[in-house]
Amino acid sequence: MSIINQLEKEVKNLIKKSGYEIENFQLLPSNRKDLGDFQINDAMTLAKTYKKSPHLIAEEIVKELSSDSRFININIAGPGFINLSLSNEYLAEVVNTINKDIYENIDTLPPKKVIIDYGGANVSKTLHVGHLRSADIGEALKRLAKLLGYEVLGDAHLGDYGRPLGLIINEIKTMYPTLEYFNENYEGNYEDIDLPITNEDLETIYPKASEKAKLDEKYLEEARQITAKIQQHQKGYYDLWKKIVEISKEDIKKVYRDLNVEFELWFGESDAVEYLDELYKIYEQANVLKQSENAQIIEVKQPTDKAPMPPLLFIKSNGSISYETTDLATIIQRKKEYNPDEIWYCVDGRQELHFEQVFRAARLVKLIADNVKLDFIGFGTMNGPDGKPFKTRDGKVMSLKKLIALVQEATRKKLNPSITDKQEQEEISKKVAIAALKYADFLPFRSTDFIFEVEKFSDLEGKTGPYLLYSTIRIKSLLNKADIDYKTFYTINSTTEKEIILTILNLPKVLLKSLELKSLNEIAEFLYNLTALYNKFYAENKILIEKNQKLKESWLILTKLVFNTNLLLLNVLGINVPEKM
RNA sequence: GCGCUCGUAGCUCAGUUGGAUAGAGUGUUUGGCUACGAACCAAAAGGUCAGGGGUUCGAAUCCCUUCGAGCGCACCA
Repeated sequence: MSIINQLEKEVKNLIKKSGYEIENFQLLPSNRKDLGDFQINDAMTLAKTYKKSPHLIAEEIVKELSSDSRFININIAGPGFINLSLSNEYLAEVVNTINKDIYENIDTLPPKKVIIDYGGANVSKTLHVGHLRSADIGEALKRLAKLLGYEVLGDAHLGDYGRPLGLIINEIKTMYPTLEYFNENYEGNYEDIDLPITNEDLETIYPKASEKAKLDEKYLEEARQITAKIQQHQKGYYDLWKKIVEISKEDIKKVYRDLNVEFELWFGESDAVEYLDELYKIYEQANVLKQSENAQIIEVKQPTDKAPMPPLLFIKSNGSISYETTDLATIIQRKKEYNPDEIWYCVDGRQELHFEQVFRAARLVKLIADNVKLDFIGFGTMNGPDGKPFKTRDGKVMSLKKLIALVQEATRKKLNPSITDKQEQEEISKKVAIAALKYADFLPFRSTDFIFEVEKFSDLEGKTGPYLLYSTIRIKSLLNKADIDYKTFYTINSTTEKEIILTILNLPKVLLKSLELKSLNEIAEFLYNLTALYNKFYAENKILIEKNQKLKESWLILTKLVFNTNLLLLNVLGINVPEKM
């Protein structure tokens, strides 16, 4: 159990001893640092239940707290705020404890198996800026959950099965009508066909096909037919589809690798196909499928609904299925193959209604046990300066590769001149650029829509990823130059040091809250606060030339503690720290 | 139309299971590198928390209402 957690328990007991019971007691960092390190606000609430003056209650609590020598400067302010500080001797002890093992400063949770679905890349389309958030947030949530004791599997859940594929293949058919894939009499092996399509081509083919379909109803209808053919495994079309998926997947993997995003599972929507028959039988036997406008639907309305709840479209009028149905089949797949305790869907908030329908339809027939939690983790949209989803100047959606390259232009210029090797420059500037992007992505609360401008990232100072990297690298460099052994933290010498320790002490609560809310903004904030405090300390003191050996040793211990904490948290956020920059 | 989310400093955002004096970055102004990496540090200015009403000892936070914005509302995924 972490130190702060232990302290809370003990304070709670002392309060109980004074005659008062508090549920969910929290030792909150004070927002009046002049009055104490921590504040206890409960006397005012207790006053109501116990019908006593809050000040009197506070006095009784303070009396009990005074019996513990770790608590100093205990005082009552205003209507009944209790403030208290921790003694320097105790805080020094805290530093030594955490320094021995940084995991002492983390509270873990009872184990659970979670599948987190945070990919959503579409194989026919290049990854664009909209994919950044699910990749960043999903990966970080996964790492956070693992750190706190869960077993977590990330699934890329590729969009490899819908109309876009039909569109792309229709366009390829228009470009190369004589390809053997389209020859119904072809008897040979499709593996032998030399497909003249590269990944770069795919990036232009889809937008072209999509445009054409908007203007040309016949073209769109052909694409619909082709989509249905793929779903019915018609030879030729099905084989070409597989080939396209393969080409596209390679590229997607490369971008995810750059982003430090690693999926345990690389399933796509199409992998749920083998469960479709079973799915259909379940719903048919439950007698919940209804015919409507030539399609088969499932009603998911509930009497308590305030808003209209459209039915779930199970099978479309042309016989093909939509992603509601593959999402349902995927639930069966996940249950059978992994049997998770929870499934998290980390996707754009605009899909909330869709997932509400899917979850309801799943519950309707108990597709998965009731105690398995299905959790929609929606996030806000990254908008451009116009308040609409972020695009390039010509109105197109900006690709993720392009975005990374743009930021990298800025980070490359600022590299330390001592880095002369071209390849090293390339690697480091990319890492820094990605840190800038990811960190900026984590700062707002998960569900907030936020405005993103590339120009902002040509400035890499202040509360940014590069600031964290730069500072952490500088700390490492200092530690490397330390010429003495440092084992013990002796004493606190300044308020800055004390603030650093108090900040670190609060880490376990930040981690737990972040997982509870499934948002990384507090961890991002914590990293900045800790780093900024350390940088202040760094500017105030000249550590390496300090003559007082005990002081120097204490400072180095504190430095190492900050360094290790930063590394741990940057790793949770999926941000790599280069050796230099 | 119905529903969801939201409106906080010039800009971008924190803070919303009710707590003390509403924070950060950026931008503006100013100071600091011949000792550990200045992508750094220090300081100043900047607010009717969209408007109005209510609940409460206490409201940016909860309730009502007006105005404004974004998103969603079965055959795209």
